[in-house]
Amino acid sequence: MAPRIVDKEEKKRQIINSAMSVFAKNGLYNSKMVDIAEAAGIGKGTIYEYFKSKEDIFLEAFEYFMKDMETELAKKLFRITDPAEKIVAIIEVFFGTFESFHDSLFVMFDFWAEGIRKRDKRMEELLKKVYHEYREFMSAILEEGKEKNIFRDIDSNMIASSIVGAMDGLILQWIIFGHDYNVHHALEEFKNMVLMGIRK
Amino acid sequence: MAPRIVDKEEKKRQIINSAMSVFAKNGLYNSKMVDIAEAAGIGKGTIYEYFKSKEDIFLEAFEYFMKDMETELAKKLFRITDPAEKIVAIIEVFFGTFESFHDSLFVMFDFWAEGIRKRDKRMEELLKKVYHEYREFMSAILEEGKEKNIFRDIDSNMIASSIVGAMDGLILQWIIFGHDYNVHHALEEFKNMVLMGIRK
DNA sequence: TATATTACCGACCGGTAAGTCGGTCATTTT
DNA sequence: AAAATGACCGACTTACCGGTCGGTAATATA
Repeated sequence: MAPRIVDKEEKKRQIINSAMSVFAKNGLYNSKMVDIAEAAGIGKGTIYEYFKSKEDIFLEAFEYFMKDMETELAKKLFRITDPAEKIVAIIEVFFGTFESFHDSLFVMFDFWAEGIRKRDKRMEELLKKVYHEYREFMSAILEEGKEKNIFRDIDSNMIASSIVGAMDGLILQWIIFGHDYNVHHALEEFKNMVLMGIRK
Repeated sequence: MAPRIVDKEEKKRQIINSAMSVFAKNGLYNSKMVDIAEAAGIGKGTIYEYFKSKEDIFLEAFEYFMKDMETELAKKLFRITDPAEKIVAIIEVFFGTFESFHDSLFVMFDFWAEGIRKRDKRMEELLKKVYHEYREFMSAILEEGKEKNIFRDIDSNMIASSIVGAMDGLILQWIIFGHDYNVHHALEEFKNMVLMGIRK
């Protein structure tokens, strides 16, 4: 009444990991289910024991990746109290990590592209959620800075959107242009502009 | 020895126009050649008399659209001399026009997504070109401002990338979130942050 | 050892859509 | 009018790939 036991969660993670490396190598679009299966060392059919569809893998992989990013961010932020420093830290984490993780980041942009392209409701919701969280997070810090009289009377939501958007945009350019400029230099200039632009 | 004459260029433009409206309605991905043919009031086969492939239509449509945007920008910029005002004008044009042209802009993001997704060399080149032009344009204005002692000693290229990236990012969010915030308000806040951030 | 249960598999199916091609139609030239 | 030429077309071909399904293998229980 009980056959060989397999840790379903563990296996799922295994498949997602394999999928991620295939995505990073070939792009989402060019990644076939067979490729993923091959990379995971299993048969194509087996994947469907763990995931409902190809899209399901995308979505779970995306969430998985985002959770990693968030953990990373939390780890680096928890001891900082000054709002201005927090802003700097966020920018630094964002720019800093994506140098080492640029494969994953490319995959993230693929997700993004896929979401826009397909106009898929679930993907759209996920993208919204992610953006919304980042915006809220940034916005809260800006509000804090206003209360502490460090920042001038800005519209926190709009500025938060701008900063998040700018980071996104800069990274995208960096990727598109094949890493043609120095990231640390970019971050330095960007950081200064933002801080001077919002400080009292 | 010479049959009925057809203005090839004119017909191409006609097809591109029809294609654009189909793209705007269904997205690039969901637009089939038959749809485009139908919209143009011609047979599917005829399209292949004017374009080598579906991708060809994408590319030509994109270039066509970009040219329109550039014309619009040049028209609004040619009488301004103050660098700070120029920056403001660019931001305003960018934000201002996309409210009325948001259909086309969505198509532009589709192209973008398609380019990232397919990892197509030609599309990639085109995207690079567009970004490069915008960056150069913005950068030149910033340099001018530094020379005139209006802006502080910034790295014009980095700041230009940031501004372009931020505009892109803001518009993307606006699109993703279904126009949830007031564009003019966003532009106002963004403009102030940038100007305060780079002024002497 | 027999049987139940679940993991695993890959050949196959079916839908899809880009691009082709053989032929028709319209117009001009002789 | 006949011949020549190019414009136009849509049924068909073809390749592709996500997802299915019937069956096999492996392991646990009885």
